[in-house]
Amino acid sequence: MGLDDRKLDVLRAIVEDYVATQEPVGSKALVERHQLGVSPATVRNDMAVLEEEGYIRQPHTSAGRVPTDRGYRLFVDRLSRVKPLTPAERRAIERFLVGAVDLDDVVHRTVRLLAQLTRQVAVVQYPSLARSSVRHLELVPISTTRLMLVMIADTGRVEQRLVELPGPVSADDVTDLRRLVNERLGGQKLAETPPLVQALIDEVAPGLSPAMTTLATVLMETLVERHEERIALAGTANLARGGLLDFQGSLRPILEALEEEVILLKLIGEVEPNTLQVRIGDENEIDNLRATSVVSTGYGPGATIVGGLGVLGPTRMDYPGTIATVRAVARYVGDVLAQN
Amino acid sequence: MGLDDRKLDVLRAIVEDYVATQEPVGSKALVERHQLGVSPATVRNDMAVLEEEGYIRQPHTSAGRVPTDRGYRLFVDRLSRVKPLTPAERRAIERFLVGAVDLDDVVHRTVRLLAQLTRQVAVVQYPSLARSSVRHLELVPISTTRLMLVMIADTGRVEQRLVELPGPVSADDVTDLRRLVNERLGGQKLAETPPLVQALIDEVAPGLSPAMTTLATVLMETLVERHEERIALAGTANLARGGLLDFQGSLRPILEALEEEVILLKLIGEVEPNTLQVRIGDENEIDNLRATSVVSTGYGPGATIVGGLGVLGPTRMDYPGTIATVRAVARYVGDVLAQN
DNA sequence: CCTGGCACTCGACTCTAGCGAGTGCCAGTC
DNA sequence: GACTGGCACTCGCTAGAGTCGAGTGCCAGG
Repeated sequence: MGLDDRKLDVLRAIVEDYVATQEPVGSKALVERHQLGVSPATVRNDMAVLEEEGYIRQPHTSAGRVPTDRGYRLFVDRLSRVKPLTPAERRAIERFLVGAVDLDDVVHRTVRLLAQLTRQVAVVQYPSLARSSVRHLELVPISTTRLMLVMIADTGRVEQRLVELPGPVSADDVTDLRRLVNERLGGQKLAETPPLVQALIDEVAPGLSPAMTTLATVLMETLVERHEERIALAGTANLARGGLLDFQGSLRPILEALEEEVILLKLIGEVEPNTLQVRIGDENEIDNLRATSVVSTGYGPGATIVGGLGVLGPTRMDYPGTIATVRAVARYVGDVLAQN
Repeated sequence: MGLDDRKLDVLRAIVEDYVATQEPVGSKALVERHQLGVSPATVRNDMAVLEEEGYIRQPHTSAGRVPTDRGYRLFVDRLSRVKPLTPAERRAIERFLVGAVDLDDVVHRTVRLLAQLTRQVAVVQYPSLARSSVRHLELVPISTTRLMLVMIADTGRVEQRLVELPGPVSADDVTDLRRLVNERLGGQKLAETPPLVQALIDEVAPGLSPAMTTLATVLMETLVERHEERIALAGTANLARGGLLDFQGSLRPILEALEEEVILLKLIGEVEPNTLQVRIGDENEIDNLRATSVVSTGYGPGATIVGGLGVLGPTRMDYPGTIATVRAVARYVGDVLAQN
């Protein structure tokens, strides 16, 4: 596929113009707005080639060209020029966390900031429990047969669960349980706790064995299986921008997908270190999101990753700008987390 | 305004038909589908009166009639016949909480259930802290100068906050603080804690005074001022049902409003005992929601109310059905909470 | 007070024609 | 060989005219 430099320039110009105007772009308009140094006729020939190769297409026979998913892909991989953040954006990112008091607060502010800056739907995963360690486990007696189990992770996440004990326990019993549980699990990676939790049952004083057994079950559920991940979402109203042009008219499938935690996790949860992922249109595995693009990356203190964040928007989005913003926000959140 | 029984029947028929078909209803179709016992001409005369009184209107000169907000209001107040839940609905409501493990779980399941049954946007407020009492306050040392404050309310709500102390404290100090705080605040209504928190500062051992002062500040913020309320939302995808007919085309203002917690609270948070509120179209104070109706009510164990829940949809919604569902779900959630 | 009849309104739909942006192709030029 | 200007062609979009029909308001008669 012989795509010389000029053809790539043409593709880049098409993508940029289409993203900006939201209208199919023709050869004439193209030479007018960009310094391509050739005539419309030449551009037309290039366009014909680009179309043959599947990078652009014509909505109707007599209309301008529109990038295909494949075209966007090439653009993102090879053509987009890095777009530096505006000072205003930089300032916003630096200020958004002033006064954040806890993890919840940080996550909420982050997701709102992302939505606002990119003008798209923003998604932020809470620090994954799978990647956290236990900082402390607290057992609070609610009644003689009920405990509140509170788990505090090193990432700042806090999970609670009610534990319904099989029989009454005394305050001293609770102290014993608390001490044992913390001794064995404190500081451990959550992913590695299952065998330790099992072992706990054998180590406890015989009288407490039934209580510890249920406690162990709940621990397993809380730490490993259930709600393992949490997610914050913002900016859904941005989907309704752009008239009804994007998303061929109906937001419904997209809104539906966004209500499923599992789907959101798939979108932004599968992150690799130091990577920023862009999934364009059809590259998305979720059928309801074939008309959207997702830009996501991991974040965490220093070089480690504790969770993912990203944005979702129409395939015709400002990739360079969005990528820059997502990257900057992720880095900044990481810094903030590192300070804890 | 002489609205005799037949005119009211006509209004009721118009509302029912319009809600069902989503199309302006004419005199002929009306007499065909309902046993009104009179001719179309008569119905037309009645319609003219209803229109004069502002209960219905014509989208265009030569079209059928559509209820106005005022018409819906009259319908809801005086005309709607109670619609019993279907067995399937009843079953769904009874089963939705099987296996719910904690408050978070209950709230999430509730909001999803509501959205599914009513096919509308559902909103559930977590039990209001303002209406809760302190069950227990836990202080967990994170480092020598940092504590995690965990507040467990009698309604099951759990709030955490990080406390940055002005200087280091020992484990014993923390124990002292914990005991004192629980002694003074345990069992108290949150709304009544402010003076008690102030008093704490004077009661503590002089050496702990600075620590207690910051702790008190955080307590005040956590218990009374900040995040006082939390809210769960589901079913936004339902807004995109009904083509683009409802909401004159753009979901944007509505989605925007739904992202503001403050607004959601206004919608469902202002509840009075034993009342179910229906706010129709223009009756909503929020400008972005003038095209929607909100059905909301309070819920809580027994006769008390700890929070609100409700649904939001197009003004042309099935009021009797929605009202029945909202009421039933609220009652059921109350029962579940009462079991704790 | 209700009814059947009738003239009238006006949005929705169809059809046609003209416009124009945009294309593909080709012959000519550098 | 690559680029360009010219030209015929396509086809979606818009505007205008015409038709249809659901629905109305009004009126005279029962």
